[in-house]
Parts: sequence; C-alpha cells; structure tokens
Amino acid sequence: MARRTDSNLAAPEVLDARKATILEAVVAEHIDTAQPVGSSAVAASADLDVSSATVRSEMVALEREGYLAQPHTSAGRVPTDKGYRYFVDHLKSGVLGTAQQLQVRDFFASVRGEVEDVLEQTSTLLSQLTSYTSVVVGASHAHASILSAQLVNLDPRHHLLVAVFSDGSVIKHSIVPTFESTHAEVAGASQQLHALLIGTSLESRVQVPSRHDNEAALVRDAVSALHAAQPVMDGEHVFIGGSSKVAEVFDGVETVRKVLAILEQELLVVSLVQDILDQGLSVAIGSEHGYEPLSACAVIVAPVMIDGAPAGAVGLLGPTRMKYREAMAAAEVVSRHLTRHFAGDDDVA
Amino acid sequence: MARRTDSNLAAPEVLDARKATILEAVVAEHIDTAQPVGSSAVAASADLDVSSATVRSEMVALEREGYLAQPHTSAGRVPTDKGYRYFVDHLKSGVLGTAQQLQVRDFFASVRGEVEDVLEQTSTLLSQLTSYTSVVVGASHAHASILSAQLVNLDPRHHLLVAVFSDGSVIKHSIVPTFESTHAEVAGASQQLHALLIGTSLESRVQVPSRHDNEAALVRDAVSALHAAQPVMDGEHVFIGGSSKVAEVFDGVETVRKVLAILEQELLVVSLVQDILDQGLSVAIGSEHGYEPLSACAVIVAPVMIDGAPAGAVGLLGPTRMKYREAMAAAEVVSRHLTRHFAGDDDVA
DNA sequence: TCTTGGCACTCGGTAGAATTGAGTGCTAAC
DNA sequence: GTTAGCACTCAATTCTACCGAGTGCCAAGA
Repeated sequence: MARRTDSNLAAPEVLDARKATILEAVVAEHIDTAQPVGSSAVAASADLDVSSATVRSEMVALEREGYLAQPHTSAGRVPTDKGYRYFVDHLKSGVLGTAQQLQVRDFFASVRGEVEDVLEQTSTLLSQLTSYTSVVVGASHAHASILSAQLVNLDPRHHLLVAVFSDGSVIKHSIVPTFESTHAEVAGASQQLHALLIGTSLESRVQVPSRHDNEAALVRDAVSALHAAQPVMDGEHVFIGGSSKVAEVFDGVETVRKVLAILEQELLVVSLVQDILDQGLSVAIGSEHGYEPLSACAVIVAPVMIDGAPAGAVGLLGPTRMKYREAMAAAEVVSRHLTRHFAGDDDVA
Repeated sequence: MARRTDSNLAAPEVLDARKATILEAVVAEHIDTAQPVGSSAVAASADLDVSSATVRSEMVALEREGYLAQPHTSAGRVPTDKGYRYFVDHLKSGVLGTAQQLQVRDFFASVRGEVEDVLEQTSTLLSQLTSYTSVVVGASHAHASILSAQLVNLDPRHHLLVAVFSDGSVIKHSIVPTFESTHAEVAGASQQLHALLIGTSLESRVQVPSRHDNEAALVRDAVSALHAAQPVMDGEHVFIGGSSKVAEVFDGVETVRKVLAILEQELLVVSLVQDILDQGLSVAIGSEHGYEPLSACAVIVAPVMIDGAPAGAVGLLGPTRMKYREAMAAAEVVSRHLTRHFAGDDDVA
C-alpha cells in the first residue's frame, strides 16, 4: 500500500535495518503508552539481540538525524514528526478487526436514504470505529446534470429556484428581483428555465434570453444565481463525526480548543482534506499540512470515487501518536464501501 | 422581565433584603472569579454596612436553606443551583453593550440568503457575542403549505420526491419502488402528486388514488414517504455555533467531553431546548432540565416567533456560573431580531 | 571496529513535613 | 441583633529528600 503516490516527493528515506527496527519500536511503544521510551524497553521489546547500550548509541544517531527527540536529559525518546513519517511510510497495511469489519458491513448493508444522510451516518460510523474525529466530504455535483429546474412563487417579490441533479442532490436559491411578478410570469419563467437548464451541468454556459420582459429577467436572475451558487456548495457537504473525541484524545485544554476551532470552520476542513489529497498523501503528520493550529494532529484521508473520478473523501483526525494502522485500515475500508455504495451495489458488501 | 411565565411553578422565593443582597453578592463575585467567596469579600463589596461576622451568620442561614454550599470547611461559599436560580429570578434585565448592539444590527441589516444560512450565521453571531456555545433551532414547517411537489426520475427504480413549502423550505425524499417505471409513468405520477398535495400541509391527510397501476402506486409511495419524513425534519434545522467555546468555558476535560457528546446529538439538543421552553423557563440551571450530563451547565433559551406562533428558538449553553445578564440580553435581542427578520422587515433594525 | 557491562550523573516525579493563610464557627461583650 | 476576638480547620503552597528511569561515556572484550 503506497503512502505517497506523488512521484515529485522525495522517496521515503532509508535507514539501516537495526535503526529502522529501533525507530519502529520507539514509535509503536510511544503510541501505546504516550510516554517517552527508554533504551532498555526497546532492547527488551524488539527482536534484536543487542544490549541497551547499543540501542542507546543508535538512538543518539536517530536523534541527530531528526527522527527522535528527548523531552529532557534524563528521559526516554519521543518520535518527531519525521519519525512518525518514517513509521507510516514503512507500515505494513493493517486489517480491521473482524468485529469492526462486521460493523462496517452491516452498516452499508442496511444504510438507506438520501446521500447526505448516508454521509452523515458514515462519519459517525468512522468515528465509532476508530475513536477519532472523522470528516466526510461529499461529492461536489459540479458535473452532475440537471434533471429538473423550476421557479416557485413564494410571494410577488420572492421566488425560489429549485434544481434537481442527476446525482440526486437538490439545491434551492432565493430569487428576489426588484420588480413584482405575476403568477403567470413566474410560471412562464419556470417553464423556460426548465427547458433551458435540463441536461446541462453547473459548469456549462447556457444561452439566456435577452428580451426585456419580466419573464426573461427572472430567467436571467435564476441562471446567474444558480451558477453563483456553485462555489458555496462544497460547504454543504462536510460531515464531522465524533467531535467529542477531540477531548478524549488530546491532552491540554488549549490543544482541544484549537482543534475544535478549526473543525468549526467547515470550509477550512474541506480545503485541508483537499490539500492533503492534492499532495498525494494519505496521511499528513504534524506540520506536513500547512495548518499551524493542527500541528499536534495527524490527518488520515482516503478518497471516495464515483465513476473512477475522485468525488469526495473520508478522513480521520487524531493526535500524531494515533493508531495509524487501525485508523488507516478503517478509513480505507469505509472509503471503499462508500465508493461501492455510490456505484450502486448496495447489496453486496 | 419575567423569568418564569408558567404559573404552575412555585413563585420565586423571597429572602429578606439583607440575605438577598448577600446572596447576590456571592453569586456575582463567584461568576466573576470562579472562586469560593468569603464573608469578608461580601462585607466589603456589597453596600451593606455590616461586619463580616454578620455576613457569616447570614451565610450559614443561606447555606441551611440551600442557596449556598461550602466546598470544604475552611473555604468560602459557592452558589448552589438554587442560589443561581434566585439570582436569575431577581436579575434586572440587562442591555447589550453598544458595540454588540451595533454588531447585531449590522448583522441583521446585511444578512441575506436562505433561511438555513441565516440561522447558521445567527448561531455564529450569538456565540461570538457571548463566548458561549449557541444553539439555533429552526422552525418546523409542519404548518407550512406545499407550493409544489414533483417526482423526478433518477433511474427506472429510483425517483426523487421534491416538495417546496410556503416558508421557502425544500425537502427531498428518495422513492425506491419494487417495480420499474417508465418516464411517462413518473411524469404522470408527478402531475398527480402536484395536484394532490398543493395547498396541503404535512399535517393534513390527503386522499390517495387506490388504483392498481404503477402511477397510482408511485403516488401512494410518495405521499407516505412525505408524511413519514415529518418527524425527522427538526433535526435538519439545528445549528450549533462555537462548540470550541466549550473547551474555553468549562474546566475539566471530562466535562468538556460530556458536553460535546451531547451537542453531537442534535435531536437531543432540540428536545432539550423544547423541554425548557415547555416548562415556561428562559433559563435552565444545572439539573433543572433533566439532562444529567449537562448538570454543570446552564441553558438560556429565547423563542423565535413567526406570525405570533412559536417557531424555533435561540439558545446559549454555558457553565452554571455564566454571565447571565449579558447572555440573556444577547439571546433576547437576537431572538427579537430574528423574529422581525422572518416577519419581513429586513430593513429596519 | 563494533559491542557491551559498568558507572557516574541528571533531573523529573513523588512523598512527607512544615508552613501559610483564607475563611470559618463560636462566644462574650456591646 | 451586631460585632470584635479568637481558636480552629484545611486546602494550597513550599521545601526537602529521595528515588529511579534513563542517559552519556568509557574501558574492556569479541
């Protein structure tokens, strides 16, 4: 399983076998205990037959090379972001526990309803599976074609544009023209809109009528409102699950506050996830994503595909010392199920 | 300003003037400092010319009556929930700072867009105004009448019911019948639905066709789906703002976790707010609402009206030692603006 | 040259003791 | 009823000693 798929990034660094074993032992142990790890613990745990003194001298090397750090002189070592990165890059892919596999299977076998509901519930599932906070970013429907568009008359100066897309999404947008319109005008505009927009997507340009009557003006307003709506869309498709996990998983109120504050800004979360995907990563550790307030976090992402094209993602957010193997397995399994779910094979899991 | 509007509740208790002054001084001081308050501090602060010894003896009385509590023998006093209740019941109504008034006015003068967007932004506003977590519950549109209903054909076995309501809300619901339908059948059903549902509300019963063809079956499916959707609706109209404030305002990770966990369950939040309103309260302190995990919290609510009928609410959630006066003022001002906003006077503030 | 046992050293964490001081309850006098 | 005075309580703070996990370094051994 490739952790980096983007070739313009430096290839994973290589350490000699013993250093690698030691580093991995330190990381694994620290993930487990949240404590600095000492040379003797490593000598005992890892299956290398060397004394703690040898481990010690290797550790100073690893520290010099930036993989490990020492909280203070007489303490064990703690992984740096670079250390975690090495660990993740050399992680053998894990599998989900059978109980969890079953949970995922059951979930996708029984989940019903609108896309939004599915995504929301998926975010809850993912967070329950891992005890980390989860993020599910829904597909943008920029490419979906319009199946129906209509203008509904709320009152003489307030109309509602409602468009239905081929992916099952529905958007609405208020149209508040400066002039009053009759029922008949709105109905007429509605019909024109429908004829005009049906089969188009948000990306395609449409030919609007240039006449000067109310009906044509309404149509123009509606079309421009629709196309203006596009960038906002993504914001409506973020689902964050298990934000209370933040308080469980991080220590330090200040960290908790910072992370929650980020999670509140959903647009920011979307671009975070997008950035990581764009970098070709499946995990971003510490400061690898540029978001300073999240420097204590690691973020795992897995894309969700529709028709072979990326169309959303699931993500997990935890401390840098998170359980990468399990969390990555969960993210991948869920993203795969989700992809399959949207491909239409609701039945088989 | 009445804190309790429901007459079947006990009238606010009365304390003699000096006890009241002392109690209020203790509460005010404790809200300010988060520390237990001693007799000498009260004797100095409050404008009663008595010695600390006198204050002391009054305090034992207040403690005996359940208004105050002592964390331990040699500490000052801390208000109980009952103490806060007295404080709140006798609070002179506060006004918002002018800067904040301006902020609210500007906000409502410039806010645009769909109801959902307005509510969401309002929740952010409210949380910024007060630095507490805010809750905005949107109006249920059970009473709104249907302006338009249509069935859109996604694929032969998957149709989308889209209904537009007079309050500008739009709901969609998947219809997945066991049989395949032609385009014409769906279009026919869509027209029947429109004719059938237009002008009705979610509460009204409609006469569905009893014929045995696909078209009639589609109509029946759609109508029942629509009415089944009703209870779920409220869930889609909760907006929580400033959840990161939870980490600022409560101490103790465990409390933070519990509160966040509650906030994640939006339906629960809705019923919490509803319960408090039903009790005729505008503030629920500690265990006054039945939600044990929120026993460290106080919740302030203010109803939002549409056409004179309650149709939603704004709320604030903070620690029991929250700044009641400011927070209540903020909630009331915002709810009033929101009420006015939905009444249509967008311009005047 | 690499490994290892040995050893002195560092320094955070803990446990106890001593101290402090804010605040109380009580009482006797006003 | 009020108040000054006083003994008492007890959390919080400070100080001390000490423990021990863990290090760095070195000299001997493979």
